[in-house]
Amino acid sequence: MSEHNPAQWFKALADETRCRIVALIATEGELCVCELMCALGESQPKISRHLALLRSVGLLMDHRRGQWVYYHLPSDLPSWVQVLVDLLKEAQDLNDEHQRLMRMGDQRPMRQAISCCP
Amino acid sequence: MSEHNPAQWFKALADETRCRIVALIATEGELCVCELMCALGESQPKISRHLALLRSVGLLMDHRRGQWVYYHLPSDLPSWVQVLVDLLKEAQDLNDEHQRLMRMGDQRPMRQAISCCP
DNA sequence: TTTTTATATATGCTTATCCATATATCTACA
DNA sequence: TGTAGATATATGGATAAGCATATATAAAAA
Repeated sequence: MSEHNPAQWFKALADETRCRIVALIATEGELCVCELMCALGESQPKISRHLALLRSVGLLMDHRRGQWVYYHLPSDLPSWVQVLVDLLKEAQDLNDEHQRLMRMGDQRPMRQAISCCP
Repeated sequence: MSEHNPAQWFKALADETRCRIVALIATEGELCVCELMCALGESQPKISRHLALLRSVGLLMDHRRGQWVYYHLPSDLPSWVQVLVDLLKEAQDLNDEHQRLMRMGDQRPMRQAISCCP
């Protein structure tokens, strides 16, 4: 977890599924597990395992909202890791993933209506 | 070898030894195997094997000069991979490696005197 | 309210595969 | 020949995936 040299970060991204997850979350802001399952077309345990790994190295954070657990990028990543993620976001092809996300339509869990005015 | 998505490149760099090799070559321009062995303090087969992997994915090129084989970065890397290498060059700590390189002194194979003026 | 059921996600366990390293050997060049 | 480097083989350790199951929340039923 600590002692993070470049190789450790590369290792975390040295997997097609994890690249797709991180790039997709980087573009979408946050996604829950079922959205990721659908967007990537992968099994629930598979997604969950990769999420756990990304969380364990500090590349993702999670928070529960109702029955759903949402994942997002930490805002305080080391700057060069942030650049790395931006680079990945550009280079990773996410056409299929975005299409499947859109096709989910109203199957996507509602975002909490945030009351910004008291 | 072909079909290079981001994960493939990350995989090539998902190893401490390979990160050190690529970062060092990126800063030095080119290095031969014995210089790398000395700078990294690793065995010859170990260095050679990692070089072969990096060569096989297209992250390094080699050319022989006399009895020595020199490795360098291709000039035509995909632009985002070039950025990736630059990023690694910044993030990878190479203090020890550079010190050991300097301590090699005259044990380093001579660079061919390049006659630039006919 | 308590109990049941469904849904969302995480994780223990197993298997198969990959990967890094070491030793030994082989090839190329001077 | 000696030196530089590559590669074959064996081995231990990591890693990915699947299946089954556990946990947590929510909804429905009693």
